[in-house]
Amino acid sequence: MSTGTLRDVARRAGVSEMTVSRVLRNAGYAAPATRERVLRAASAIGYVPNRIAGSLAQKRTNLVGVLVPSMTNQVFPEVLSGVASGLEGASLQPVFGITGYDPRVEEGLVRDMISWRPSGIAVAGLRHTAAARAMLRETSIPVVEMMDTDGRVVEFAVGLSHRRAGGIVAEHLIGKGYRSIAYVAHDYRFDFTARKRFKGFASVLNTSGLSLARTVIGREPSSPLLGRRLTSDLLDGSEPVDAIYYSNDDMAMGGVMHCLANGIRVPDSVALCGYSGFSLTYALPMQLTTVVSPRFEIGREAARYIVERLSGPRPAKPVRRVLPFEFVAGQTS
Amino acid sequence: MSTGTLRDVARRAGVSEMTVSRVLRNAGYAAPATRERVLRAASAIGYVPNRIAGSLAQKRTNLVGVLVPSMTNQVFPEVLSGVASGLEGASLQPVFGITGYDPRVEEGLVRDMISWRPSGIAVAGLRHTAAARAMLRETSIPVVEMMDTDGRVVEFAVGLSHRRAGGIVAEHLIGKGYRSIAYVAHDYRFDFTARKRFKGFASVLNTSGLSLARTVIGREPSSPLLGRRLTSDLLDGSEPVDAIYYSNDDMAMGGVMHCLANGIRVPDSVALCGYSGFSLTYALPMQLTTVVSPRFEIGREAARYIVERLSGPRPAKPVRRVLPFEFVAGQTS
DNA sequence: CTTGGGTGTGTTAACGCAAACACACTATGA
DNA sequence: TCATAGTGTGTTTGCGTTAACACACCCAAG
Repeated sequence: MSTGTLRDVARRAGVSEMTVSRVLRNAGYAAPATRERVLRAASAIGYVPNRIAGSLAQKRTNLVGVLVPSMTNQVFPEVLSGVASGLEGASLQPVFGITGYDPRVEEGLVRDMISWRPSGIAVAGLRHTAAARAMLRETSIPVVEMMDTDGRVVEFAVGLSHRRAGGIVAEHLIGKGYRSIAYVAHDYRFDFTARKRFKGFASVLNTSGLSLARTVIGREPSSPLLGRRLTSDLLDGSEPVDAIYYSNDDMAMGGVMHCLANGIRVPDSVALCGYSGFSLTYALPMQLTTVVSPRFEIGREAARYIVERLSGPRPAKPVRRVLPFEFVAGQTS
Repeated sequence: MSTGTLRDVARRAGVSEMTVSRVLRNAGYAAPATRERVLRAASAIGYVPNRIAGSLAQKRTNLVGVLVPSMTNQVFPEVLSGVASGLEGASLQPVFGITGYDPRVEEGLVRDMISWRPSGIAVAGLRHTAAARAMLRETSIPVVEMMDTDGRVVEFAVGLSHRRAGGIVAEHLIGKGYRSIAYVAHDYRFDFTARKRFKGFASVLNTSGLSLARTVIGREPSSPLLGRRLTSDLLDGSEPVDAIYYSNDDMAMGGVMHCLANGIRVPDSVALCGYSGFSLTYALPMQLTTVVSPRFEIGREAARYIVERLSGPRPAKPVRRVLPFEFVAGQTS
């Protein structure tokens, strides 16, 4: 049964549709007796309001569109948790889309989202197709770009400086005296934040007159298994290496596992550094040196911005909210 | 600017709204010249159709509601990936909600979802409030319950038998000769699937005349760190234990880390078994004995069922689709 | 009494779109 | 030449709800 309408409830309660609407929304006046009859009638037929009609009439929805590249990369579910948390109490409902790191898919999803006239849009990353960017720019609803702050912003960006997050690890390794440093990455062709961390890392190295001893880049998405394999390849090579920077913690974890499995002393024999601060890194036999990204906070701040911005105009200039990250000097370096 | 309407495009192209509607939807006839003018006008003003109005007129939406308890538990993002994948090509858009393992929150979200008149609803778990169950039963749209198949089903359940998944591990451990077996769990008050695995596990033990040597249950959500702490507590105790069954892989991973860190020989000193088959378990120094749950497939099959069911009526009797799981006898037992 | 503001309820119109129907025009074959 | 089937376009109506307005009633203050 395709749930009844206001009209059905109205007839049953012997009042007009408007009265039912008012009672159910707690808007305007209603005599106690009437209210009672309406509520009884509504629950009798299991009435559930039709928000489509409601939204059309009100010219607004309680939806917030959220686009992320992937769900299997642990980072984004945590961002989504943050979004959900930030939206709580604002009676806004997140609608998620997965772009698969493909800007054209993203463009389609942006259009889809906008076609629902949501109360806000949050999208991961600063890279978009020209068309997607245009839609985001032209719409009047709040638009947030999450994760990254190094680049061109449409309206509001919340995230961290990946360039800086990469740089700080390089500084740490150099300071500790490591000189033969390698970089191990997953296929980051579309993972622009990983790329920026690498750039920041390499740039600090260069500034110090160093260059990467080796770079190993896989052809798969990041995973501990890939990290382990590539680490094995790297350390088996002739080139001696005393420290490895990984594209993220999934990869670094694989490195840790390789070393544990093969009795390679960390950090004496080789130092390992990652990025993210996944919960597992705290349970390792030796805590991983990593940069803890504020993923939950990014989502929450994105949501909060949207909620606040609903009662005001778009800022004249794009705004960047750079959240701090935490560098954890662990026992692997 | 709140995007224009069909009327704006129609005026600009000098045709009626219906003609614009037809051209943009590729429905019905349109002269090439007219089509051209309409498309030009539409893109000139950056027209994006209003799906709220469209859905109201068509009495259907392209939304599919998906409710999961959590996003930080790695399992559910993978299920969502599966849903997204299964929905691909059907031009259906998932809308996600997070219940936080709270049946009352779930009830609210079910109502919210239904108020959008989605094309389908997929919800994790078989436990619902009476009201939520009633709504799911009364609606005419396809309803899928994911993850679990041991219990009362509304329309269609896809998942695995957690009872069986627990049982098989017990059989394995008994077969290997372990006799002093402990159970280590997170706070599973609302994690019914973990509970069912435990029941299946314990029941097989009982059948074999064994009982659990010890049971340690934490008061937090599952995490490797909790697993490590509880393992440490357990093994420090006086009671000798030669095998541990964990409530899931997050917890088991913590156990592995504790043993690695403290030079405890696995499985000679103690065997460890988990549940899930997270990617990291394949990168460990010794592969974890675990049950690999078909999480992606569960999501995908849920989506596929919804897509198929759209062109037919609800089955007369509830249907259970029990997916196979894979028991991986690793190197930790 | 009157007047006026609070209270309770109904009527009308609009939200933006698409289904259904209507109609005009064109080419085709009998 | 005329019916006929296709092609192209417009008009009307309705989807289920809410905003805006209208109105009737009641009680209290003047």
